[in-house]
Amino acid sequence: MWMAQRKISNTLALAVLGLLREQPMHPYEMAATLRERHKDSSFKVNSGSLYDTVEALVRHGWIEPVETARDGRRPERTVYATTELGQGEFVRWIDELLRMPVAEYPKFRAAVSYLGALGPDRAAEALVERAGHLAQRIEETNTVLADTVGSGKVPRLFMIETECALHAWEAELAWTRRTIAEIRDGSLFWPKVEQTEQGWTWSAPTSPEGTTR
Amino acid sequence: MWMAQRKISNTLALAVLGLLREQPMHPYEMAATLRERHKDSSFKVNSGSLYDTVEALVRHGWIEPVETARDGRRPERTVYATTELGQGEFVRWIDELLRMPVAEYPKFRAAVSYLGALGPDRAAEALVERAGHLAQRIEETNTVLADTVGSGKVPRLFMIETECALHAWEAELAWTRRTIAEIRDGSLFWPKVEQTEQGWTWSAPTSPEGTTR
DNA sequence: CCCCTAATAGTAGGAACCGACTATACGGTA
DNA sequence: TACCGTATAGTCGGTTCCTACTATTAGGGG
Repeated sequence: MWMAQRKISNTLALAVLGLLREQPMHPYEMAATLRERHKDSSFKVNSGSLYDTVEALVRHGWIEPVETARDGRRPERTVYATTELGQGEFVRWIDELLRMPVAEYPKFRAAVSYLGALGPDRAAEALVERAGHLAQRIEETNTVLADTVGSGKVPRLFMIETECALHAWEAELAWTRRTIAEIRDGSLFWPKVEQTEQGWTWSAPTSPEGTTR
Repeated sequence: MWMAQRKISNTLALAVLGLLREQPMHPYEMAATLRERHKDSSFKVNSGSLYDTVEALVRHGWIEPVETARDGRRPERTVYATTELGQGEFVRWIDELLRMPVAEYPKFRAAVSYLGALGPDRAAEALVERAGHLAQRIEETNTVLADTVGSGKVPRLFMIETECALHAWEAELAWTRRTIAEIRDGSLFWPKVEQTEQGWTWSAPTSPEGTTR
């Protein structure tokens, strides 16, 4: 009926193209390399998806098989390399992803949409737990950065997405903590919702700026 | 081969459960209501997915059809309502999503991973464009907040996820601007990668703290 | 030297997801 | 009044994605 509305959308393909810029590889090796370099926190590396993605890239002519070897009686490995076309698209794709922010739908924001459903106490409690996990993740990531970039093993530019993630998590942590505080001191007013014949109404805050002050 | 490893995962189901807490509805009305309330920036409202999701919720017994009406010769509408079970799961699900941060893979971070591939000038240029779009989106969102919560039409708690998103975008904008500055003043060193017989090497920065100072 | 686990490499089947499409009704307008 | 665009309500079919599974080999402890 029609075709290929907009290239390949899974960013795992971006990772594949990036790796094949360095040297030809077989898919399993790609997955292993991505994990080694901690790129698996930026790309969802899933063996099933990986093989599908590689096939899609071949269909589009962005990469091509260069060799199928077999080591003993292990499964046959197909080694792929990029094409000129693939390298061009790689750069164009990165450029486009950087330039245009696209709508994303993080699970956390979905849950925050219905924060009200938990009631103030349970909501605050849940956010406290999240804050703890976030703080821990931030600390772990700082450790990773320290013994890769920090110790000069890897140039900073090669781990720049980790700094980006760190910044995002720190912001989320800050928002979470601020919101906990606002729930606790009552400055985030928690309306009581009631159904009347006219529809839904909610109680208004008793004073203009929050209840307590 | 087996079943239901982990309840329903699409957060659109959360939105459905949230809406049905207020009153029974048919799917089309859910979509319309979500858009009216600006919840479509937290949930990906797609008619295809919506009907699939509703069916899945029925299969799990979280919601149930209560009526199938027909208005003239328009398509038949099936109206759904939540069940006790559904309401319980709704709250438990929100609680879980809030407590445990899960790995997400935003497209931007994937692209940032390969920022190096663009070269410093093009990378900076792309980030500048993104910063512009982000600033605009932030402004628009502020406008939306102003004439919903700001004018007292809607309690702040009901739009809290918008504040959350705003905070995240502001952080991303800040990181983007800082990174642009670092690229421009040379403090984000851009190594030149070369392939030798030993593998890959990259030029080290000429002075301990960045090249220029 | 044998067993067990981890690593190696990939396959297969189904669920989830999404975009395009269908079909009717309604309101304005030329 | 004939036409056109938009709102209503939902269906359909294919791609994408992912979970579980298969099969082999290397390595290490007992």
